[in-house]
Amino acid sequence: MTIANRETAPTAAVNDELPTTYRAAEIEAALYARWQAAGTDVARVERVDRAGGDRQPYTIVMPPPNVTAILHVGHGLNNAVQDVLIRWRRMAGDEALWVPGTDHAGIATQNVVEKQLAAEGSSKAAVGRDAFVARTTQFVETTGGQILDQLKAIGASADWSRTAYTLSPPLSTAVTEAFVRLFDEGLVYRGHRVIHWCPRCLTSLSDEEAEFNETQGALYHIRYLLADDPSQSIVVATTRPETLLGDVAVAVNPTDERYAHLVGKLLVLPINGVRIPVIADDYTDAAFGSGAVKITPAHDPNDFEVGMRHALDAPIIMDADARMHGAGDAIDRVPPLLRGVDRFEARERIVNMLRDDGALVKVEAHQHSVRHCYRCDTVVEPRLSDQWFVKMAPLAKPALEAVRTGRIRIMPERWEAVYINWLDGIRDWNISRQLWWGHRVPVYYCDRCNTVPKASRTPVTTCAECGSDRVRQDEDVLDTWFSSWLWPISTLGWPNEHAADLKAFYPGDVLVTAPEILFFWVSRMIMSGLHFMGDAPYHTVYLHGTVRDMQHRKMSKSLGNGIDPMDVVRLYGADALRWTMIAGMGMGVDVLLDPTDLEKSFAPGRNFLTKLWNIGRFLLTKVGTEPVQPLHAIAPESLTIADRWILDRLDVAIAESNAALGPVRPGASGRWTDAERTAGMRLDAYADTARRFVWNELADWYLETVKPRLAAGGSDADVARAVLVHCFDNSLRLLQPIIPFITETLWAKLPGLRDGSPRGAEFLCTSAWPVSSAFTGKNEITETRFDLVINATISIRVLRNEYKVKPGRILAVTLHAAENDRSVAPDLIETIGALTRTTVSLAHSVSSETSASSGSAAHAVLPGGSELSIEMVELMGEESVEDTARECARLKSELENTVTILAGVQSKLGNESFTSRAKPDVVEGARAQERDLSQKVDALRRKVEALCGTR
RNA sequence: GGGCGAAUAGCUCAGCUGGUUAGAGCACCUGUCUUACACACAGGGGGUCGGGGGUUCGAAUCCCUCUUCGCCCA
Repeated sequence: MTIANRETAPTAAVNDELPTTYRAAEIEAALYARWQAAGTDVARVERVDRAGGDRQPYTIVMPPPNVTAILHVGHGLNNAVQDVLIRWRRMAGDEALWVPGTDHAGIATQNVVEKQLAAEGSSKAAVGRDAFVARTTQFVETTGGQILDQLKAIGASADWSRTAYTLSPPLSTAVTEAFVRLFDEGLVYRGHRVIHWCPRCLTSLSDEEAEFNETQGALYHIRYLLADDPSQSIVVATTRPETLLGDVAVAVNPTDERYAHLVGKLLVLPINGVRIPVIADDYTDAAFGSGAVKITPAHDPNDFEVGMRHALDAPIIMDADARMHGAGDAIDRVPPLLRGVDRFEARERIVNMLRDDGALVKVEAHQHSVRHCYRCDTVVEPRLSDQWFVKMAPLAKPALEAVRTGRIRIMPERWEAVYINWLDGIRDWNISRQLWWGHRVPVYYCDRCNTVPKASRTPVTTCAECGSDRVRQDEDVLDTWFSSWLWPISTLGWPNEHAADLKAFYPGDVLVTAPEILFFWVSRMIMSGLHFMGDAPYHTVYLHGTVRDMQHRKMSKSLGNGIDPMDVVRLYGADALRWTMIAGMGMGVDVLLDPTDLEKSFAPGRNFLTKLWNIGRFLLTKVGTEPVQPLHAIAPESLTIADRWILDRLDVAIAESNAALGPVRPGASGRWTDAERTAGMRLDAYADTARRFVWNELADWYLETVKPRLAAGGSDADVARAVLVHCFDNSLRLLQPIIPFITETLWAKLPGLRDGSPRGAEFLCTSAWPVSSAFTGKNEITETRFDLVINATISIRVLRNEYKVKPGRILAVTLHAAENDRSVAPDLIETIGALTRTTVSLAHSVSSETSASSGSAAHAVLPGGSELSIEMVELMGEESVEDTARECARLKSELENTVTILAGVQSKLGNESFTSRAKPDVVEGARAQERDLSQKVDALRRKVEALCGTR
């Protein structure tokens, strides 16, 4: 009710224009459209120094979301970080390019369309390849790319004129080019081996796409009898008993004496009766389990290696959809009643059969990691097949060097170790997928002469060897990541090495992403950049945390614990979303948000925006719209102590923000130094500094001190207006990268400059980043004594609170200025009075000399040595014995505290080792502290004696 | 099983190469609609910096060890 009163209160006309709380929804979309119309986010080649311009390029490529994805908070965090960096550099004078786009998400998109077809009672097989691809293309064109509009809604200042898509013609050209080059270089090859197979998606997966999940399974111990002597046997242990149908051997360690006499003998497989040899191989760990391992080459990568070494067969005993073989070469190995049975059903049946036969020795509960498809979460089946691979070792070597030598830094630093560890043991990359949606492998086969398959940049219709037209293209498509790994170069025009964008903006600067795709994507981009362009695509990899709920669970659709960023935008605005995430994230630390309480989760952002908004309202109502003096036109001597203080704080805030954001790029050597490697990119620290200045310094102190000056009018009011506008202008500049909408809106309302000079560009977002030491009077200021105002004000407020003085009551306070404060005190007492609802008078002596004669009073000793006193009658209305006792106790406890601290400092200083070994400035600091504290102790002691009497 | 990391206020986190009385946001308590802001203001409570040992004049910070969590890889 009181709130309603406030909002309807007809205070000033300007309040109708500016409501008391910031209403983001009324501003954001229209403002974004104005930015777009003005092209504020479009990067221009001709301004880049590499193309003859005068700006350094600053390039970030956006991790492309799936074209069918919708925005979640993870995207929000990821893109907010990138946007802060891009907006910062754009203001700082770089030609900033943020390349947006989407990827075609082979498996995910194909799955969606397959489901559609299924719902229609059709299937991809029924419609055929061309129609299926056409339909998927249409699906993507009509419903895809929604996420890009959502990114606009959260303020992403990407260069949409350069929006890229992995399956577009230019980027497809890049994919073909990369494949053909690597093929010709022998770095792409056809391999026959056990890969990860998703029986639901019906495609192979790379190692990275087959994710480990801790799963509760069982370890089955099975007895295999010796063929010529059933009294002897070997027990093997397996988690996948159904694969025994494909066993071709049992391996034991060559040094294992338990089994030495059995090597070379034949065993009989239970169920299908196939005879398999006992072989000796180092792969077997004699200490693990029974020391004997069943070998199933077609269904286990390690077993495949063993099989190769011993020239064993590799029978595949399952169909592509993971049913036990109902057809094919190894059909004889699968008993008729198991044919066509799903693998998990088959497992149960086989275990029962083994139990009935007495072959099942025991079953143990066994927790182990099982690979699952990262797209559909189906348990992956290792399966022998022909696939295209990229030979990684030659590509990994320079990528490893790039990080080791400091060409690239990875933040947080600990991920460098993970990166190096992975690249050191890298395995070849399976890039073929048995899908239809994607870049088709550009390899052609001649069915007539069966010549060696050739990779080609253009479609091949006749065989180069025999001239036949019986040429067909490989059926498979390429892994989506095979197009993503080219993203930093393909989006800029590669393989056209003369492309203007490529020349101007490559290599880029920073890659911002989550650690999950360090291997999937980040490291591979580094490899492709180095291989195809001869240089790394960026100098900094910034890995941020994950957004989680209050139970630290990852937000996901299936758990229903997600937050829709669009809800947050509707409720509190894009800026509140951005501020909350940026201010709330440590380097590489997860961001925790409560999906059940958006108001609480986004309170930091919403509260700060409202605060900022109200500072703006104050400015408009109190400063008005009349132009102000530019700061450089103000004579330094007309600046008050408060003016000097706030201008100094502004400089500190700018310097700290720059330090938090850190070195933009490595120096001339192109390598990060050890010190630089971990410096900067502290977006939360930058947000914290900016907020502290705006809220705790500008609003809490300066704004309060300036109110009477503005009300008084005259030339001093003019100075105050100029300083205030200058500080707020710079605050908005400082904050723009994080909260672009509200800052742009407020900036547009700032009064102009009296000399008619422009404030900057048309928009804040293309204006200049603040510069430290911007005010001309700075050098003439040796010391600001604004601290006296702060300390005195706080002390008086504490006393008012402790004595429960009514807020409205005006008290008389006496300030006993110490030597240092004596010259400035007369100028400050009015301010102190205004801030504390007191009338402050100056005394010429320290209080203890007068207090005894003028009755009891409450006292405070300020850090600078000055003292305050308030008569008890003032505080209480009338003096009483209780009040005196109370003040006495208060002072005694403060004295006690101070004495303890002083004793600590003194004992430190009394320590010979400290004074001789510690750094001189540290010792000097301790001495100064001792002086201040003893001064305070003396003052407090005098007061206690005067008030409490000596004992 | 291998590698890496974390443990600081009720919660989420800062605290850089060791040197103040260990900070912030949110939450909490008290008071206040002081005409920019109750999404605010003023004041306040709350931490033996996971346990133990060591190095040092001095350790939240460096080393060892234990405990508990987390991540990556097999």
